[in-house]
Amino acid sequence: MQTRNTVQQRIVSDQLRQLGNHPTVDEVYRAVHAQRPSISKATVYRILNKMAHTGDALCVLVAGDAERFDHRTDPHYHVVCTVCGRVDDIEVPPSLGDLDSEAALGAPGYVITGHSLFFDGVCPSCQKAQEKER
Amino acid sequence: MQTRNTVQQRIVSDQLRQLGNHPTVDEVYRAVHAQRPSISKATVYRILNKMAHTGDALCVLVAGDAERFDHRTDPHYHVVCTVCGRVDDIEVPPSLGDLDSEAALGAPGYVITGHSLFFDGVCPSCQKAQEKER
DNA sequence: CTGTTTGCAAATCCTTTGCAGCTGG
DNA sequence: CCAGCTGCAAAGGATTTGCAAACAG
Repeated sequence: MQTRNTVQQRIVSDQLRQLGNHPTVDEVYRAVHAQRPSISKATVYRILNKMAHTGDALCVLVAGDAERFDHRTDPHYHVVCTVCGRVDDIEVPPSLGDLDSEAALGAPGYVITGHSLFFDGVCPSCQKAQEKER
Repeated sequence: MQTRNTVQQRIVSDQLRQLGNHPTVDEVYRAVHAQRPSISKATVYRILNKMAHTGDALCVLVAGDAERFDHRTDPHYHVVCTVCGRVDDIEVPPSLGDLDSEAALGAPGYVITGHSLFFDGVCPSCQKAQEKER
């Protein structure tokens, strides 16, 4: 199946990059819709899924929350603020380079192809908010 | 709020343990329902969520799949078979002890409270199936 | 032209909720 | 007794899909 270069795909891809901070599908949809109201949400879903499939985007799953997408495709991890739900990037600490072969030792018979790692935490602004409460 | 010891809770908890391998809510429900048809799915959800909340079970999220629950509550990670979707345990390699403080270095301002780590891979039986295809 | 893609709306799927009746302690 | 639980059915939300029309190449 060969792929076509449609306006919709360009707009979704652009908005995903411009939004930057791991937007939900809905956030991407709203941005896309603002720029071109005729684009439907189903199309945004289709395009984002396709991008995730072809490796042009990453799909980020957060507990109790909708799917988010990430325009960065280079290796990095994520922190999820357990208070407000925002997601930020974490640079890969050099010592974590070889998780996969570590894992292979603990999972007999499996061929390990990759991994995903999320940290839970509290982001700076939520920390401030918590301090004020006391 | 104090908690009660109901038949439903015992059955759900037992079945979760007996099913063992990270069942989806629906799988737990079917097992529970087989043993006692009057128990509703809403109740299974409520009990599993409560157990996850109190730390008596873990909630495992897998991309493109429903919620799964884990009766093991001691530290360990998971491998997800990208072909059939099954989830297995991985013992924690000793070298991964201090991910959280590693992460803190890469996420300025955040307070890191924990993490979740999934490996992608192909399970033994799916490997065999793939070999046959060639 | 021809096979992809899109828009729309309906359909699915998973999960949560409101409420009245039940029940453990 | 009475607050916490349960069943039921309905609501809610996110994501997918069927289909005909639009469109890229």
